[in-house]
Amino acid sequence: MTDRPLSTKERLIRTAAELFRRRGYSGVGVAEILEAANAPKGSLYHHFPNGKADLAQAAAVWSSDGMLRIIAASFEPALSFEEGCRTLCYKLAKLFDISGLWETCPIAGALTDGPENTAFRELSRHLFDGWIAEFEHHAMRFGASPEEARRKAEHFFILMQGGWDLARSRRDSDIMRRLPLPG
Amino acid sequence: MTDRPLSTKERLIRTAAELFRRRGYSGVGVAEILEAANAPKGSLYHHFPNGKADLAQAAAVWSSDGMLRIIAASFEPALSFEEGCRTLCYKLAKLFDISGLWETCPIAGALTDGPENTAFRELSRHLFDGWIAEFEHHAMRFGASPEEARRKAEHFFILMQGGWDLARSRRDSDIMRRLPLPG
DNA sequence: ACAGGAATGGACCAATTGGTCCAGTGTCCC
DNA sequence: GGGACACTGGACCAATTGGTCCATTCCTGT
Repeated sequence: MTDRPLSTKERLIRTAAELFRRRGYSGVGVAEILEAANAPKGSLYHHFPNGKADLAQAAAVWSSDGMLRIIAASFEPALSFEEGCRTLCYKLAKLFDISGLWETCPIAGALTDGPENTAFRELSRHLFDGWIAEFEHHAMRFGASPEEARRKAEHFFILMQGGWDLARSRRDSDIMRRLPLPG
Repeated sequence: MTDRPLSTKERLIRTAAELFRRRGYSGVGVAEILEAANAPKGSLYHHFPNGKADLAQAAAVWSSDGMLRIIAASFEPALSFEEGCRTLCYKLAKLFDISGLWETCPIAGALTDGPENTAFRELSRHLFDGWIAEFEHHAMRFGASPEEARRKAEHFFILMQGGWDLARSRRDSDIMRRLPLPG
């Protein structure tokens, strides 16, 4: 693990991502993020000219990248699409446990509430599509036809999102482990 | 349709439910609810001594009751569990269209963001369990064993929640209509 | 008719919201 | 050493936040 001190910008993004994921965009104030990241106000508006909104988007992108890495790490060693799904579910369940059973989808947290904002919605759609494309890629790697792969990818995405919701409501990470995967 | 004028309390609950559903608990201010419901501040704190938090819980309960009615209306005339699920999905898709493609799960909206509040989380769990119990009931009505019914009910609930998320992100109600129901 | 509680309207409040501005401080390259 | 510029610290701001309080009005049962 590289422990070299993170830049202020990096710290802002990470702490913002964590907080938004827990309590949503509108649920977290700029002041709270600043304090948790140990950063002064000036830095925020230096790195993110549009303030909170910019930061939330950066946080969502950062979270999505992390998620893509977890997806890859789950599917690459797998011997079938279903095995990859299962492994990913177990990883997510573990992260959910570590988080204290409160975190949901990081993108939903950072971008879903707040204003009915087109930019936010489009970014969330774009990032979600990135995950689905990754699922799709692995499904095809295991021999699925393009249509089949797309179907399977969207299906798994929906299960994952729904599972996250129910897991948080019940505070039970086993929901993720027992997700009703097809096949 | 009974069009007799609603009481102030009723108006507060309904407009709050609608707003929370769109932008989440923290995303909507008390002032905005008051204005939309055409109610003065004094009334809010008369009917809901704990203010916004009480109102959100009432709104969630009201929304959940509405949802239970839609569930019943979908499953009662159905000839199989799967047909009930399908009908419900179509009804939800239509409501989603009417809402302008922004609304999510009403309970998630009112209770999910905001403080990491035990009362909120427990109520959301309770209400979700009510929906699942209803699904379970209908699954058994069509001959499923108790375990099978529970499995099917939770499975469908997860698909529904996940579907809501993806439908909103894509602004596409067809996601709900094409939900990958088993069987 | 009238007592009394329910409901309303709205003035008022401290705290917090997201945001601006700028004088300083570092740090890098010439 | 000096110019340039990225970055920081924090004072300051108007607007909004959720909430309190109370005098008035409405509505009910007797």
